[in-house]
Amino acid sequence: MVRTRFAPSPTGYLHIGGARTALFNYLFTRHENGRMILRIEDTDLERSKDEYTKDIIEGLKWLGIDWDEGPYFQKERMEEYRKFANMLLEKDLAYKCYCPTEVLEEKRKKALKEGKKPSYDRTCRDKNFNYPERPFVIRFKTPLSGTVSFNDIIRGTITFDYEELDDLIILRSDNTPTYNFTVVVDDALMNITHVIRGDDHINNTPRQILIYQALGYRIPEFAHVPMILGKDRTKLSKRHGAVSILEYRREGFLPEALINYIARLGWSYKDQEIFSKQELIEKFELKDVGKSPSIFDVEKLLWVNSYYIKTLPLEVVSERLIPYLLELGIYAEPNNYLYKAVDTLRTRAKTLKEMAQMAYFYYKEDYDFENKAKEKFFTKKGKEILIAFLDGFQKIENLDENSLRDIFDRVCKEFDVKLVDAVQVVRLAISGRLATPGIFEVIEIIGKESTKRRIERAIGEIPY
RNA sequence: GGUCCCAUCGUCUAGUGGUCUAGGACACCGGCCUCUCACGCCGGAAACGCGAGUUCGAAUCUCGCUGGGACCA
Repeated sequence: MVRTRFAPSPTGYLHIGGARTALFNYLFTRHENGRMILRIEDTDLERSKDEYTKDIIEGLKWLGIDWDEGPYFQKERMEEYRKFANMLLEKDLAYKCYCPTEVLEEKRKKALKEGKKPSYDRTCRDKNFNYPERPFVIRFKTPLSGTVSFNDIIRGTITFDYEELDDLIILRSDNTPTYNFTVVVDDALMNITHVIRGDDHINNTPRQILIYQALGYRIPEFAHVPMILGKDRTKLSKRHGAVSILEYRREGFLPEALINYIARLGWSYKDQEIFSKQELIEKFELKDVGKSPSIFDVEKLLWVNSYYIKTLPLEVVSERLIPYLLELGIYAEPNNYLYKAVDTLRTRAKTLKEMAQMAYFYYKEDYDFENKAKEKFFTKKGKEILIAFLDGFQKIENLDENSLRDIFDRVCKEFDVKLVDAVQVVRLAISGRLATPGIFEVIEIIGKESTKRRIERAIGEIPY
């Protein structure tokens, strides 16, 4: 049975990179009918915050990445780690080190000065020191020579020299375990079969393998997925894209779009660009994940997002728009009016936030008229056109395209202007803008009375 | 600095020795459609980092170089 885990540390928000790691874990697990565990690695008490834990969990839920066990919190498992550290001590696979920090620091500086590696010189190894009164750390006994190799599902064989590794600390002097140790204890105890994580952990893997062996547990499969880099080609940080995934929700992105985009970042299936979640589960395989880092490109995300806005069922898109309308002070109901409005907007908006702004005039009549447009169209002649249009408009019964077109034709003839000019004046009057859905559909949607009021208001605001 | 990883259009990628005059997508440019803005459709420009080697033949295999990244300190 395949068992995977997503194990973020709550020292930051769930960003694009973390979300993708979670997604790959999820897709792989569902594809294999396995179980996925969520584990919060909150042993760094200083930097871990509940706020981040909440953000991570909410982000995953929003994306629809669900897990089968957990969340487990490492903070609650401290005794476990201590137990295993002491076990290694007893088996002589680890030892107590009493070297004072100052001394270590000095040695490190000296080594660096001489151009040597600043690794621990193993002073306390094999000495069996035991001073009950003095502070100590527990160090792991790394083999002095030889190599470790592991077969990474994505990258193939990776080999390290033991000589490059020093005797890492597994339990600090304050009795807290270190990262590389807790990860292995948990992955071992939780029966994780596949460790799928960012490739910033490749360098940790050889140490961890050693610990698995010392603990006597089976070594899992590893798959290190390449990083997602910012536009400057460095690790995603707060400067560029490392904002919470929930920020994308705020900006009006759909979870379907994020999932689709993130999946295709570093993974591909022939020439296909659009995948439903179900399709991803069917087609996703770790071996098809690329090895090179990829750069996050908002433009393409926007395109994917606009695709889903255009193709998801109208009712779904409409309902998802409601919160964004609320942000603008619009209380919209999921009714026919909304659906019709959204239907005219969905080919024009790339995000829901943008769509809400575009939809403002459908719900409110207090919009401002765009300044430049006012100058150009709300002239003396513009006013006359509006008056003439309104005159014709009052007389018609049906708001169908033909009737409206007739009015425009007459107005155009009367004032010797092109259709586009007459339309733009009216468009500006009834929406406040020069770019809107087709004017015939807009009028039909907002209705006769509202159209009338809007035009009257515009006429009133033209000072000629 | 050491270790490890990576390398096809600006970006995401297809490609696993001949079918590559290197395909698709985003973005970009031009055109069509058109009441504006979009959508859509058609077309265009745009890449195998460099150098050796293996081979009849290399984007594809090997080595070196260069470049980028991550981790450790």
